[in-house]
Amino acid sequence: MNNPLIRKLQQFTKLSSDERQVLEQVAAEGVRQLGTREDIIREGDKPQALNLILSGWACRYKHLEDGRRQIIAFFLPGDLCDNHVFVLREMDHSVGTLTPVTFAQIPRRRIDEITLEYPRVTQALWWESLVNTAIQREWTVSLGQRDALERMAHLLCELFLRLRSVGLTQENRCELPLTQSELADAMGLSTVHVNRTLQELRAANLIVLKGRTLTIPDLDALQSAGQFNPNYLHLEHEGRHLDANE
Amino acid sequence: MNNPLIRKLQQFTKLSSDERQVLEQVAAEGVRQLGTREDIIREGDKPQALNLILSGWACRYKHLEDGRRQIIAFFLPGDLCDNHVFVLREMDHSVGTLTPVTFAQIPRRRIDEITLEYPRVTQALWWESLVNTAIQREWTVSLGQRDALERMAHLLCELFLRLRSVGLTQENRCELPLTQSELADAMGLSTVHVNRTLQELRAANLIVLKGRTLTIPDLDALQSAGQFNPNYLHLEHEGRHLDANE
DNA sequence: GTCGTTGCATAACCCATGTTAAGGCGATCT
DNA sequence: AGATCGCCTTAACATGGGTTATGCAACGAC
Repeated sequence: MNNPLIRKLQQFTKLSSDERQVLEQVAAEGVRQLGTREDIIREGDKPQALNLILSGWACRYKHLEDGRRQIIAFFLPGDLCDNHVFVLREMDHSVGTLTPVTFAQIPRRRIDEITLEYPRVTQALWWESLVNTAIQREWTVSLGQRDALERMAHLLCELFLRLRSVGLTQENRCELPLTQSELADAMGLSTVHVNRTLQELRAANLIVLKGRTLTIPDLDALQSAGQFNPNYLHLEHEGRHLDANE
Repeated sequence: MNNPLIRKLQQFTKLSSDERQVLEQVAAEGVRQLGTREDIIREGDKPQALNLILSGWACRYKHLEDGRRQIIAFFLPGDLCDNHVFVLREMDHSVGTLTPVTFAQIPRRRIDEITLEYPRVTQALWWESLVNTAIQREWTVSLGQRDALERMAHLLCELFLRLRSVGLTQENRCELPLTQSELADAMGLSTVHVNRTLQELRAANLIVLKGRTLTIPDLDALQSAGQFNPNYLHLEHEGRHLDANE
């Protein structure tokens, strides 16, 4: 079973094979691919479909008039970009890729069908979308109150746990295909300061970051450096976590 | 008609008298009152009901271990605190009052009934909750990219337009019952710097702030000082705005 | 190969914002 | 009337993080 959405939703509730099948099907239709740094959808567009990330990393972002950019959220495999956005007339932000990305465009009609026929799936999709808004709230806390080191540590913990919940970690390692300048845009810091901060985390042995691989030698230590409390991720089934290769 | 929720939802869609009536009814049951600086719901609680603010101001907030506090969102009359939170096991943040507040506790069962019987109301509640998450995203942009002056100007524009959409403005004036320290907790600034920033806005004739009354002599000017673009509020019916006394 | 490009690292300097501290003023209590 | 309290204001000083600039390594194009 390789569908990261199913894997993630099962953190919240058990799904029957019927339910899993409808999700598999949905993820197999309307599959698209994009390269690095392309837009999936742009500010001003009228959203007609729901996008499900199947592989690769993307982000929600917004530009200010003078060129400053804020990355508002990261999308990992299994993430849905904006459940039910079609209620709104037009996009108030853009979604772009950070790596090559495979995603499924799920038409509105399919969502409506699922809502009618599969209440438990509907509930699980609700959960996924509420968790995403909880993540957004936590970013508000980070940007408002945490200093650069805490902010960075916090983000890395979040990304690691989110990847783990879709089986994309190996022991204490995961991919981190972000440039320092993308990290900067997400954390409201300059690239120079992101660099300083990463050095500091390395010097404290809180992370090992080489190329695109992040290793977290002591997750508890990193969590406390970032004042990280995982409760906002609402991963209700704690316990054992499966690595990618299990 | 004094129900601010109905007033707000009608920005999005017309409601029939049946639909308005069910909302009136919902807002009349389970009404509670609290004074200033009391909690409506606390981090760790299991939410059993949806809270609808009828009058007064409240906020979502979170404390860090060392006492720092971030205000994550402001709630104004007509706002619902977390649509469908009951999908989640427990609250990951608290909601507290900033002024005396009247609110209605809407039990989960009532929501389910409405969802079944009134699709247009359901749609409108969807809209309200999507707008709230759009506001949260915009706060991420403010905290990440805007400097103190822009941030402040932006927030004041947002609050003014949100109040106007529920009829709580008079011409270019509205109430602003926040202390500078509450503003500071919301904007990720120190109280001293909030004070400096307000002085600067006053000196530029962008705002008049006396007591709890905010006057905005030139909304366009304030908007451009804050790089404020109202699109994220998704107020689809532009045009004429009714003041409180009309 | 070598030329551009992209990302990482580091240094010197600077400024927006934080910190600490003190005083003022209006509301409320006694 | 005096005392207390919450909130606003201002000043002096400190600092986290921004800016600008430069070098260097990896990589792809041709």
